[in-house]
Amino acid sequence: MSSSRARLFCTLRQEIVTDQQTGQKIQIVTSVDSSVSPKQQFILASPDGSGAGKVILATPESPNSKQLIFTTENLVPGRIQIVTDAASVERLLGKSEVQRPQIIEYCVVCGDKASGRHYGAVSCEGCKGFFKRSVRKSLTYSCRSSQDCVVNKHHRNRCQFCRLKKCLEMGMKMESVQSERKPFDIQREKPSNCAASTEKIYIRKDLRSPLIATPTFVSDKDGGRRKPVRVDWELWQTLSVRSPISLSRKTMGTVQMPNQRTNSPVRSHDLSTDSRRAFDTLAKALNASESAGGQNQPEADGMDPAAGGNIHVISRDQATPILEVEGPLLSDTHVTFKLTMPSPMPEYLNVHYICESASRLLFLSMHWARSIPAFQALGNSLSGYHPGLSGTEQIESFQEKAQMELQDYVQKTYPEDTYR
Amino acid sequence: MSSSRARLFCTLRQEIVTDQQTGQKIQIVTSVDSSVSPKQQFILASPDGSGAGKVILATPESPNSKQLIFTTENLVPGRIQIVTDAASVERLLGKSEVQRPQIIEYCVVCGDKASGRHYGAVSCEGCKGFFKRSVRKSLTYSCRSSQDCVVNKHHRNRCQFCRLKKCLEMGMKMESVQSERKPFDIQREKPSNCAASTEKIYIRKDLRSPLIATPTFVSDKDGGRRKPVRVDWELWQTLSVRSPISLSRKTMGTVQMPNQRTNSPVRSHDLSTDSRRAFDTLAKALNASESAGGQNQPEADGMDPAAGGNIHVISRDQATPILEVEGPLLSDTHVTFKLTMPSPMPEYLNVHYICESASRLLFLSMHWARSIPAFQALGNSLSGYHPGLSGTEQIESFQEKAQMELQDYVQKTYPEDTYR
DNA sequence: CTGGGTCAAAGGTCAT
DNA sequence: ATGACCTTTGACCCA
Ligand SMILES: [Zn+2]
Ligand SMILES: [Zn+2]
Ligand SMILES: [Zn+2]
Ligand SMILES: [Zn+2]
Repeated sequence: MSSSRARLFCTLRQEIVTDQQTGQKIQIVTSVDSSVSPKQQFILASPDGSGAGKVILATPESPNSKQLIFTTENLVPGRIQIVTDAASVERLLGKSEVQRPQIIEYCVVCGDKASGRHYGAVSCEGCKGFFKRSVRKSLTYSCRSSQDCVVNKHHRNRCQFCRLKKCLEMGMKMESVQSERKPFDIQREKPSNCAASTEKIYIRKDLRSPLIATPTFVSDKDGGRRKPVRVDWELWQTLSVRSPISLSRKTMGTVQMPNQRTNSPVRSHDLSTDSRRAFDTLAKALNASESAGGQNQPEADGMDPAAGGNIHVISRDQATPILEVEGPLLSDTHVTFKLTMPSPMPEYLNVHYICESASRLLFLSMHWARSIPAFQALGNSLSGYHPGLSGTEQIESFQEKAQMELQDYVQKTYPEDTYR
Repeated sequence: MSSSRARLFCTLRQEIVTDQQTGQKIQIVTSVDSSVSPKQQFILASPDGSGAGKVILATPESPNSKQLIFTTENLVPGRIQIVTDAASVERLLGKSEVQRPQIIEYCVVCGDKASGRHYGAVSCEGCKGFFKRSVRKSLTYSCRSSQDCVVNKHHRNRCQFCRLKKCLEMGMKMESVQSERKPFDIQREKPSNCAASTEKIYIRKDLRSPLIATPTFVSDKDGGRRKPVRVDWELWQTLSVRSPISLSRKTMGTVQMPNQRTNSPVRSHDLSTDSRRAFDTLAKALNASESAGGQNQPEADGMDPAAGGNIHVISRDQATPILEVEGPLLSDTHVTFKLTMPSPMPEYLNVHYICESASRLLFLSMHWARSIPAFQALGNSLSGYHPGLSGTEQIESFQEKAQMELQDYVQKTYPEDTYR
């Protein structure tokens, strides 16, 4: 024990440890009497007065946890050792008459404190619940990275795919997850095979999914009230369209919001993030080609370029209709093209996959459109931002047609819409 | 007991205490009969009528708590004694077996209807979101007044500093704010001191922030794997550029999508909402200036003061390179201009600030460019989309040069990018 | 002891 | 940037 250089408000014991990385010495101050207040404040300062800062030791509700609030500036992570495990705390507190009163197990998935063995693996409450929800609802996740994300206590919510993957790897059994125990609900059956607005649509496919062993169609939350709709996968996979949808927003709208609930004032409320982002991108690309057309278009109609980034069109409710899309625009051309569907294939048809597919379809459409003479005439200006140099007439003609159809479509689809 | 100066609606007892700090006398009004309504209202006023305000005594669900809602403005914390202990409450209540039709709780920060307990304090959605954003991004605010601004439902957005201060005062805990759950996990490390796409850059600046206690560099997500990059603030602040980058849409596009993943069919997958909206806004602003058709006004141009505050131009992926931009284009002209950096200065250099700064830089650049004869000659058709009407030769020449340089720059900066 | 369920409070989105 | 509105998480409880 060294001489106390810190001014403290409470009786305390001190201990000095050395940080292994920096070699810096750290005083560990332990308040002996903690029954006075749930919050104890210490003022720690160097002899010269620099680095003074207030440290608050708080005792939250839970008996086994402590909080340290540092008001010191310039705290760099790694400079401070924070002791959180029960044994060390107990030892520091001086109440350790028993060295190992309890055996602490840790979650094999994330390393958090385990609450026992769940579904075949020693795990925490979080991973237990996560695994249960995932299996119950047959949720399919995707990893934005290389499927090797770190799964620990603090990062376990960053990548659901990798968390579920690790759950399975560490021995959690899907069979151990029982089915819901609330069967006696109202059995309001949907009349047709049409998905309700909030239903999720799944398809078995991706063999690499962590949930490959999942039954094809698992009833969702409401105890079977919602029934996933089967989708003909082959139709999806060998998708081949003639006269694909037009590239105007018009068609996109068609693909996207068929089951629009007319009573909903918020149009894109059901949109998933992916679809939004995908169509943002698409909209931007379309804007580029449109805006290339230029000034001679009286009222660039509803295609406000500035709004392009925020346009959402697709509805989560829709899966198959996209296959039936046939745009009247450019229908006089007979070009056929093959669409490569995104990979990896999800086990269940999810919104992500739909949006990705739709995105590709539209981009392919754009590519296809470029083979049209009128588009070719646009030249470099197609991708935007450059004043057209030639072929003005063709461009204008084409765009005029596209815009008219677009307006027509929009008004037909959203008659109640007063925006624009 | 003094004579009652307050007009009250209920029979009551009164008591006078003196605030120890201000010396001001406080009347404690106790409602004798509280069985009428769970909400009791009092009108308290000075003899001269000043300082009148309504006080509502509410009884929430929890048996041991009471709420006092003050509709008076300019209430300073510390002026009011709040009685919360069970004994007092019970005495105040008498025996209220009265039903509570509604459980209404109010935000301890602003008094708006609370949506529950958030980060340790009963608060509304607004204060919840505000606190989360502030802590997550380590945002720093400053108060234009004496750091005692009124924070209520209607004025809470007037002073972010005082709002955050009150959030902390009322018990919101920064530790309760978790880290982001879905960051883009692109781990492509930039070789130089250039920030990676998902990194955040902070600078310490405003010492008056309520968040001053925050460690300088909070290890954001990966536990320190990503290291924030220090930026020379002086460089930023006294930023002075010669021959800034060109402003054509092409350039904008380049700035936008540098880190394009070529394998993704969805083009703007990496674009943040900010950048997308930013460019939309910028595009709109540019369009506006064009359509305004100020032919002989090279000065009025795109420097719309109102638009200046909202325009963000740089992509989140792009941080420092813009500072290094030195286009040889127009290098034959020797115009120097000073850039006024946005205010208030954030404690940590964040994306918003960078965007704002970049926006100003670009707008200033445009302003500067307009002083060039070649630009003036362009007139309305300057920023594009329209087939040239006049001065075609100059335009083409200029644009050709600009494009070549732009491509060169882009390829130099993002050699791995195959897009375009 | 480990299944199941619950719901406060985290998270997130996105029109404004 | 804000905040209304929605989903997911996990601590806690029951059987
Ligand atoms: Zn775990
Ligand atoms: Zn992952
Ligand atoms: Zn509030
Ligand atoms: Zn203020």
